[in-house]
Amino acid sequence: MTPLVLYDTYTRTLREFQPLNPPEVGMYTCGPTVYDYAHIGNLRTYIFEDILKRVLLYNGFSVKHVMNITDVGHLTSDADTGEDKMEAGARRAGKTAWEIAEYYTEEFRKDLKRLNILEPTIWCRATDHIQEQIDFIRCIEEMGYTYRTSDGIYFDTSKLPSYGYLGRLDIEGLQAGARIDMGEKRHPTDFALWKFSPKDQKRQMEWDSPWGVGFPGWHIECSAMSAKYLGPFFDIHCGGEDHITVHHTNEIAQTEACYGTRLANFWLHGYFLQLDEGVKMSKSSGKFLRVESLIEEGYDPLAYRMFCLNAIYRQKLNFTWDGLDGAAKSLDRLRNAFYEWGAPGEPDPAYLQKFLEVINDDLNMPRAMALTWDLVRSDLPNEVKKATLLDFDRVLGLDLANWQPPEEVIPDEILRLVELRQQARAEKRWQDADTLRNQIAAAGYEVMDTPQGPKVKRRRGS
RNA sequence: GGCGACGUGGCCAAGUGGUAAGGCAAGGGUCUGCAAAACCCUGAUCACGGGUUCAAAUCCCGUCGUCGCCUCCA
Repeated sequence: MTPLVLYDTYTRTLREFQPLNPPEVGMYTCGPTVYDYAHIGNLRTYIFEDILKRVLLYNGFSVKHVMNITDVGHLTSDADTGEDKMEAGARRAGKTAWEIAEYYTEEFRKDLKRLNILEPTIWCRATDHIQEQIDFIRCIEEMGYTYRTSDGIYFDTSKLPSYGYLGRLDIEGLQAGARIDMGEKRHPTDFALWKFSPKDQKRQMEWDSPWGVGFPGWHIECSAMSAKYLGPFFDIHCGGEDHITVHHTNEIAQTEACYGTRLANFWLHGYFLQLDEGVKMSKSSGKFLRVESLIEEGYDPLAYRMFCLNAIYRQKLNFTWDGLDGAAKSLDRLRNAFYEWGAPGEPDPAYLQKFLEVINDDLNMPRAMALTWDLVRSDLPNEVKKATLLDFDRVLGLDLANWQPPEEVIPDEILRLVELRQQARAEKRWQDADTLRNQIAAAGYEVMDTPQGPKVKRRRGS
């Protein structure tokens, strides 16, 4: 038995993972705010969560995976003021907020599919759970943690002694360094549970509530929906590292106020992807790389997944085109090798055991990849290698089993030149053969002589 | 201003007390009429300066640099 050890941000320690209700694992992953496309930095986190889920499955657990779609409630500026991102995105595109949400949700799902990320068991949209959120706020209110201002209902963080534990927040320090507009908030860390619609304008997304017409604050959906689908205390909650100090801290506060639990037994966070220029990749900056951008540059989206597998999730990762290129090439080699091995036999137990050890060591995928290359270069029979790597791929998620060498349509013109070259070679007219090779190359194709005869393929990058 | 992280060969990146995984690129080689593919081989003492230790990339202090969070953000 090899225990699964994961790094829990809440305790800041490596802990052995055991499901609360075996064999099922309840897992909640913070999903996208659908006012724009997802960028590859966002996607790194979803890849990390996918690896986590696959490792759980590999360990024999079943996973109930819930992902939210935030389609309301995120404000664009400081201190819970400003325009809602959804409404702003809608105005930009000349569509309704609802249409925007629908469109970007579909685009997001398309990206997940392209990266071979397993779909959640349950998708849940914030706007489909307004009543649950109202009920949750009422619960917090009844427990005495709220107060009202002219623009909304707020959570009084000073009433919760444990507030900020996840982020190890230095509350005093925050107050000293506070530079944000407090508005009517009583404490810098207080946050909105329900926001009233502006009196002078009609919002596209607004609902009635016991406190007045408005919309939910941007943390309450996760507490409300996770409780609905996974209960008030479940196994694992994940998200990006940026969520530690604010979003997840506030989620925990809400759930603690209402249920007295810290929401999840394990808190896992994926770290940021950074551009080599050191430029932060963020949606709000409006400029970023998406999966589509990679495809436009000629890369298979799974090359990006491969790139991410080369690093541990708990460390920043520097994105460079050279790095992606390397990943793409190594993926190509792996695919070809896997393909050439033919039919699978029985996997090698020693490699399987070693694999389990490295992935159960807090998802150490770089080591898993090193082991993979070790397997590829080993002198095990091909059918054993094939079966073993096939098993690894349950976690790696490179979809090796479904890959085939691309079938290329070679123009007759090129095929004729290849035929002429074969004749020249048969007659040992090497000069002519080389001339023909050059002609074919000039047309953008490459000839490879193999024991099975010449193979032609389009040259990469032309 | 407060809090925190990181700095490993050309690039990406593991390793966190016993003398540096892996991938890509590069160079050399085998094979090949040539070429490609494949395979084999080669390279870093771990930002810098001190300190602790029998022993440090790995612990401590300082310096420089990069980055993150504190404000929507994966």
